[in-house]
Amino acid sequence: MLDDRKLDVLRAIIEDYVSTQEPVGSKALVERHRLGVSPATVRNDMAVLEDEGFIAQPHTSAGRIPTDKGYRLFVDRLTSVKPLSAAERRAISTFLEGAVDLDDVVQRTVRMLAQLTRQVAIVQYPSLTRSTVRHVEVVTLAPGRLLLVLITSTGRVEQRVIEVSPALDDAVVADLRARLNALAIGQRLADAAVNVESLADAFDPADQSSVSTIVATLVGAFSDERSDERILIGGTANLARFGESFDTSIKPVLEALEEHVVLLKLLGEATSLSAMTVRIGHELPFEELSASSVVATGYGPGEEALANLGIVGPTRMDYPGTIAAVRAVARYVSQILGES
Amino acid sequence: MLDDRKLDVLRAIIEDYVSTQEPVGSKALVERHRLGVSPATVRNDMAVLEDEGFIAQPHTSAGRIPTDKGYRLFVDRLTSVKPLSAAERRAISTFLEGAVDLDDVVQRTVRMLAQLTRQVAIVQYPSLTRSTVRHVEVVTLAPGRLLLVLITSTGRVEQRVIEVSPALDDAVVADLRARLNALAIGQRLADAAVNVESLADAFDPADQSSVSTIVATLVGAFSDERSDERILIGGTANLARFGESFDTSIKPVLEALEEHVVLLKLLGEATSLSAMTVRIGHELPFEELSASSVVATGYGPGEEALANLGIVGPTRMDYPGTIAAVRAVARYVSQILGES
DNA sequence: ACTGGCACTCAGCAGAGGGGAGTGCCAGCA
DNA sequence: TGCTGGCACTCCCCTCTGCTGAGTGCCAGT
Repeated sequence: MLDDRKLDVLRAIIEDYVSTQEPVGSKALVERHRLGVSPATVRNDMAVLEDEGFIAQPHTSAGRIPTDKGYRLFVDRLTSVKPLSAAERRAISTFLEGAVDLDDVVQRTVRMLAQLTRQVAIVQYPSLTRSTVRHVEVVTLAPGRLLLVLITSTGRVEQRVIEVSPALDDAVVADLRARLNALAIGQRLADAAVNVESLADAFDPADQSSVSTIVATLVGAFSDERSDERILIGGTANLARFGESFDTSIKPVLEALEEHVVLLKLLGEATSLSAMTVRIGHELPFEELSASSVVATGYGPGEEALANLGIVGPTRMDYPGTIAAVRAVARYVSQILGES
Repeated sequence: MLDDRKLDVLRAIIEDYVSTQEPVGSKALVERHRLGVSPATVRNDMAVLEDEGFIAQPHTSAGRIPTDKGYRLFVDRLTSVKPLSAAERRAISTFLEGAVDLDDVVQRTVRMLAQLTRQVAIVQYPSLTRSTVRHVEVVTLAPGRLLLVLITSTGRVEQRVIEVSPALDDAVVADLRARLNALAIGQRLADAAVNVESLADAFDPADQSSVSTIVATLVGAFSDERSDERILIGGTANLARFGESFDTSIKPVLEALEEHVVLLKLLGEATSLSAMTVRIGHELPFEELSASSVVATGYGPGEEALANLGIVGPTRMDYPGTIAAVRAVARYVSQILGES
């Protein structure tokens, strides 16, 4: 039913439409792509493709544009990811390596992604809940005033300042610190929270209330959901190239970008590291974004994805190039995170 | 030259134009505002206002729209800041008080500001260089691997993980920590950097190279300019209400929002706490933003402004309301920062 | 199975015309 | 002197019209 040439025609239509943003007609097609057949033949193929729902006509006497279904076929079967140039790879790697801390890594990543894809980039901070404890620190700032610092395997640092009364002796604090670290280091945050929970029992009754305040705060930091939602966005200016119609294509995206909850849903569940999520138009869980697509993937230093990153763009985008860029950036970030 | 009635006319024109976005004519003016005179009289006044450059005609037979100069006069002389409603004040205060750390304060602030003004909100993180040192912590994570934590008076926390060789003894680290805090606490960061610089000399020669690595890193953190540039943006979706023309009004703003350097310049130098900066259209240092205005002010817990916050919107905006909102938010944030 | 030819459709553009909002000016009136 | 009503004029904007040209579907021919 769909022979090779029809697929070629579909590919050609998508490529032309992506670059020109205009409906493409049979004549223009044969001129720009060496299909080896006449416009009339292409027209017949187009009629079939339209019947099957891969392309559509905006109005009777216009060229064709791809439908979501057409893009889907294109992404799944017609396209092989085109590798980045050596210069691009080098640029990514040197730029990301300059980062000094986790914040900086994420910031640079989002910047890089936006620049490479020329789309709106979204990077989720490495999930707290899925990473492990590297170190816990308890420090007395002033009598009764303590600083808790939690460092995770991804380099993320959470800190809390708390007041306890009665104040704790330095020796008690040192003891607490040692016990906390013994119980928590190397554990996943959720597990660490459980391990640590009843720690106060081991202390002198006089200190127990203070200690349990500290432990409770720490458990709170271990299981802080707020931080799982942290997200960074970049390249909003690329919306300018989104297309003509402001209300139907740009406004909904701007609104989605404001709602981090929506964005998290767009990025999707952290998938395995190698998997690439491409969701096109109506495949997205938001009706208003039916003119947009999302390309996302997981990243993380280990075997498993800790968080997601990706881009949002118009359905009419350069999928092969975008997919390649997103994948490359994800790989480099994962690598950087592994090193630190 | 400009009697009271002419000023009334100007005010009426601005109010109508801000709410309708359309050039306002003499007849509509007398209908909507009880000026007590006839359209013909208003026309005469308008002619004068136009001669003086406060209003302009888009084309011969259209109503008038305010010029930048007109808005300027309006802001300087014709308007008294209208206070927020009690409900609004309460909303701000309770929402901001829920914040758990500095990041959270800034995030909530930007959100609040965007919501109240319905414009794009910009909040600069409290300047590192202008705040003082609250605490410095040095912790051994593993032999030769140290964590430095710097806490500032604004609650900001900077941390660095560094490797030194040879590894330092716990006693040496404790000594170093004590000396660092003695020299740095309460100092402005820049001063602290100077105080601390030659600290390595006091240590055993064998440890000096490691100690000076640590000190150097800390001095780096003290004078990290990168962090002075940190900025948070919110309410981009409000751009949707900016106006008709995408290219001339929205695109330049989106581009400016990408460039944090530009934003810092827009917010301007931190002014005294009470001063309000309003820059209208061409008064802004960027030609492309001639259709936008910025309303900004400083904020900070003490007497002096530590950083700025504000909004960007179309020149055609509700200045009294916006100014009131920006001022109120700045006050509340300052207060919250003072408490923590 | 492909091609050239042909009639048909229809978005988009340009030009014409009318309506209407708004102006400037002038003469008259308090 | 300052305000007002009236009037002629300007010119944007909307609508209508007709045209053009790209693109299509179909058919007969190879």
